[in-house]
Amino acid sequence: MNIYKGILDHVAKYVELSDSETEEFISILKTTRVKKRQFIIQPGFVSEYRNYIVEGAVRVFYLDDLGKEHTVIIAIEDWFFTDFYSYIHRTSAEYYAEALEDSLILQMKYEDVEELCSRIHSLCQYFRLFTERSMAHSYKRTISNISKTTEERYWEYVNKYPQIANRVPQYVLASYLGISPESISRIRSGNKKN
Amino acid sequence: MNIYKGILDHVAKYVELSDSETEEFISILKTTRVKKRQFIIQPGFVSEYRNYIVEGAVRVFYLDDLGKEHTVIIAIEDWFFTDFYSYIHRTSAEYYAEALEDSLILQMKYEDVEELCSRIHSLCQYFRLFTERSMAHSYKRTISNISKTTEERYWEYVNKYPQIANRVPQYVLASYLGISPESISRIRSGNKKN
DNA sequence: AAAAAAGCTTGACCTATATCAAGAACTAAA
DNA sequence: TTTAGTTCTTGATATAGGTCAAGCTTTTTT
Repeated sequence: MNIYKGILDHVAKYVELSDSETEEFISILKTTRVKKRQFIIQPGFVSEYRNYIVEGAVRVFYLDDLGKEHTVIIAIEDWFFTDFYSYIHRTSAEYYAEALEDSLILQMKYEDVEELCSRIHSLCQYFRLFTERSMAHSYKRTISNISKTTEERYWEYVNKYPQIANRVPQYVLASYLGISPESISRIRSGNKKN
Repeated sequence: MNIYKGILDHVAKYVELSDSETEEFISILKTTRVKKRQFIIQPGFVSEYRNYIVEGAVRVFYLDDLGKEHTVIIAIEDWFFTDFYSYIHRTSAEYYAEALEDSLILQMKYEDVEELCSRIHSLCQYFRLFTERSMAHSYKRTISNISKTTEERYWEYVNKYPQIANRVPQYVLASYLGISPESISRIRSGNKKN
C-alpha cells in the first residue's frame, strides 16, 4: 500500500491537485522511521518540519522549570505535529516531540512548504483551510481547559478519542489534560460515568 | 485618516497586493460601529464575519452551564476576532462577542473571503501566514494555562499587555486568565494569603 | 526466565484558589 | 448632586485536586 495515500487523501479533503502538483508535493516529503521513545523535536534545535504520521503515535510536550511535563499534542495516524512556533519563526524549539510507539512519519521542510505555497495556489489553499480548522479546534480546547473540572475533561477526552485514550500511557493523558496521574487513577476507579 | 490603513498595513506585513487586489480586498470590508456592551456575536446565530478592530475593544466569551463567563479573546485596535468554529463551519455560534468600548470594526463575510482567496493567490497567502502565526501563539497560551500558577499567569499577562490590562475591567481579565476576580484583587494588593 | 524498568493504584495529608458575603469605591445616568 | 448601577476589595470558609510515599502490576530487556 502506498505510504502517501493518507496524506494525499488529507489534502483532497480540502483541494484538488493536478497530477504534476501531486508529484511536486510528494517530492518534498521525507520518509522517516522513529523508534519508541525517540525524540523528533528537542529544545535547542529548530523544528525544521511539519510532520505527518503515517503509522504510530507521537506526543509533543513542554518541560517546565520544575521538571514537570505538559503534553500539548497527542498525535496518531493521519495527524500532523510540530513545534509550530519554532517551525514558523525559525527559532529554537521549546518542546520535545517523542515517539510513543515505533512510527513512520512524513516530514516537510519549512522552506519547501513555503516555496510550494508561493508557487502553487491550491497548496496554499490547502494549508490555509487546514490551519484554520486546527485553529477553530484549538479554541475548543482552550474553553475546555478553563471551564471544566478535571473529571469532566477526562471523560470528555475519553468519549471523544476512546482509541487514543486506550493507546497512550495514562501519565501522558494526564499531562495533556493537566491532571495528576493519581487523580486520573481515582476518576477511573471511582466514578463509572460514560 | 484612512480607516483602512491599519488593516492594509497588517496585510502588508505578510504579502504585497497590487492596486487592483487592494481595491478588491477593500470592497469586501463592511464598516460597522458598535456601542459599549453591544453584542457582535451571539449563540444561536452564525458568526458571519471575521472582524478587525479599527478603534475600540471587544471580548469574546463563553457562558457555561453554571452561568460563568470564560473570556477567550480580548481584542483591541489592530486585532481580529470571531467565533472561529462558527465562522468556518457555518454553525451556530457558541460564544458571545461584546464591545467593551464604543468601537469601529471592519467585517469580512466568510463567502467573500473564500471567494477572494480562491481567486487571489497573495490574499490566500496572507490568511495562511497570519493564521499560522495565530496558531503558534495559541500554543503558547495553552502552555501557560496548564503549566503556570494563577499569579504567574496574571503577571505574565500584565507584563505582556500592560495597555490592555489597564484598559479592560478586572473581571474580564480574570475570566480570560481563568482566575476569580477576588484572587486578582489579592494578587494586585500584594497579599500572599488566601 | 529473571531482573529491571516503567506504569498504575491507593491512602494520608495539605495547599492553592474558589466561593460566599458584605461593604466600599467608582461611573454613568437623571 | 443625587441616585442607581457597576466594579473592586477584604475577611471567613470550603474543597478540589495536587503531592508524597509505598507497594503492586505490567512491560521490556538481558
